[in-house]
Amino acid sequence: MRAGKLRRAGVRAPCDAPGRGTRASGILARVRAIPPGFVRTYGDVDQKAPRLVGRVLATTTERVPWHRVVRADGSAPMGDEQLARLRREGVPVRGGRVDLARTRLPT
DNA sequence: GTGATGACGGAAA
DNA sequence: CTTTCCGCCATCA
Repeated sequence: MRAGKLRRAGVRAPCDAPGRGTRASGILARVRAIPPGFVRTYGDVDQKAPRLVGRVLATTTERVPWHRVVRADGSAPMGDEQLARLRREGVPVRGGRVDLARTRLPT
């Protein structure tokens, strides 16, 4: 969003196909491992490529709790929709930000 | 092969 | 507090 200038079309699944020893498969696995009521940041899922996490979640067809992945500051990329889901699981949300101090999972 | 993007992070101003 | 810039990986034109 910061450097969002011209946008090209495209962006497809990086490699959501399992069996391919890539970060994508690991990312999906970690996201699936997030228990209800807790969240993780993109940086926690993959410290080396937080942007890749977003891409995978955006393009994957796998059923993963993507709503449990928020930004490092607790804000939700998907906005209200995502916050609503989190709240439903009992995640404390304040002013559009998730309370990472209590819901962030250890790395 | 180069260059640019993105459901981001962190440091700097 | 906000805004700007650079870097990370994988993919697309």
